[in-house]
Amino acid sequence: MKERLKRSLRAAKIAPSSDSILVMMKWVLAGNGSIQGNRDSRVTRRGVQPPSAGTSKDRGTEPGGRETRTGRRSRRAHSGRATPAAEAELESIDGSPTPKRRKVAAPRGKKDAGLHLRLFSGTPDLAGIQPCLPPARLHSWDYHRPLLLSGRSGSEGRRRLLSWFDSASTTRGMPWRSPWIDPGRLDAADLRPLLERRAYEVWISEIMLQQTRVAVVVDYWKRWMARWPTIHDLAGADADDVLAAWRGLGYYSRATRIYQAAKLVVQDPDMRGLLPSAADELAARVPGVGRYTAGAISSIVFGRAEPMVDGNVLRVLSRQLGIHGNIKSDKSVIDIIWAAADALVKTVSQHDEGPEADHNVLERDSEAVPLSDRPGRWGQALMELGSTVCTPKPDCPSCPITSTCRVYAEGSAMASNKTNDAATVADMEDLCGLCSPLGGQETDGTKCRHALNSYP
DNA sequence: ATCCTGTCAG
DNA sequence: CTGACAGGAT
Repeated sequence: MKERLKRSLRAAKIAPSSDSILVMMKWVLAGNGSIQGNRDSRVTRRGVQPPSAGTSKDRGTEPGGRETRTGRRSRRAHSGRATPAAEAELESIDGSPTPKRRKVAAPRGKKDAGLHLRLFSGTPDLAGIQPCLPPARLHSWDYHRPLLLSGRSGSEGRRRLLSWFDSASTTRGMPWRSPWIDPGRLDAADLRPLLERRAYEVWISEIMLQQTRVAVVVDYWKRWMARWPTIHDLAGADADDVLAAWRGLGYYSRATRIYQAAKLVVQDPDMRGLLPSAADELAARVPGVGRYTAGAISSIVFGRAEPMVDGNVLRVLSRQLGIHGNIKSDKSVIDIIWAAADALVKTVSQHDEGPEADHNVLERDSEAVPLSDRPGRWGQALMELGSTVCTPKPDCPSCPITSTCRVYAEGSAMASNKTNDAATVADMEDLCGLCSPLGGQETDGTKCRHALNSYP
């Protein structure tokens, strides 16, 4: 019945005016899936052969797919031969590393900047705002202030998510997850090669994980590292060998970029084999590394407070903030979630845990940058939560941070039938512009299971 | 804003 | 069979 209703609602695209029951049902059921699964689930079955001829012109176009970390689909395991297109690509690239296009940080509108400041700057905030419910769901922008960011419940939630990650999941045989290298405890001479290697390891793993399930990546990663233990080894490798090592993973342009980037990083007088530690620099200078991967490397390897937001984190945070917008296509929604993730990781980095914690400070531009393993653990905790608990069909009872989750609160309120609809928005200026008008159209959405259960 | 790639859910 | 999905590049 739920399914039927859902389907017909979708098919009909629901008219705004339809009766409130339908609208409500649609809202409740809106959380269809998007990203799914755990990175580990399913065993791969045989792999598919890499595609043959590239349809587009070589010129190394781009790769794409993924599924990954999060687990959605898996991918092929097998080994196949490389595609002609891939070979051509690799050859063409072999010689000259091309500088990466400079990424121009999208100048965000002042309006957005102001909004982000308002929502994420550390003012006290009254988190007592009532959950807003359909059909109207009227609420102000302030409704989206992350509860995780402030107050006692916020710090409690942050602590719980971190310890959930530390205890439960972690390290499930993922060899690239190794203890953080504390720069404060080593001589500079010892530190450099360690960081170089770790950055290289995490980088390779992240790229592989963008397209393949963990279980499959483990093998490839181990073989890769055995063959080229350092980025210098990779830079000196033969192009064909690199391709051969990637064979079976598909998306050969990624292998191409890695190879190209390795040469570039090794040759660059500034880097000399060590990837940049700043996320913006990583994204700007390393081919194949975008916003997400840059944040992952910067925080996991270098301990910086940089956000890493993948599809899972978009879902987790959109629920935490109660944003019922399209997390896949609405840029303002995506931007605000990145801004929230940024504020969160900075808070975690500076204020949470670790009584001492201030020594690891890197002087940089007369600015002290706190370094610790917390940013990396935090970011991975969010991703892990999104891939195992806060999935498209969430398992709210297992979630360590329901107490700061707006959507959970909304689901609970609806389940207990509080047909609340008392709009409490002071003035129109404050009306949230992120959420879809009738709670419709959003891809994220999503109520918690217990809410679903109470609405047959 | 759109394409790329390969897989699996529908 | 088709479409959705994923991070990056263009």
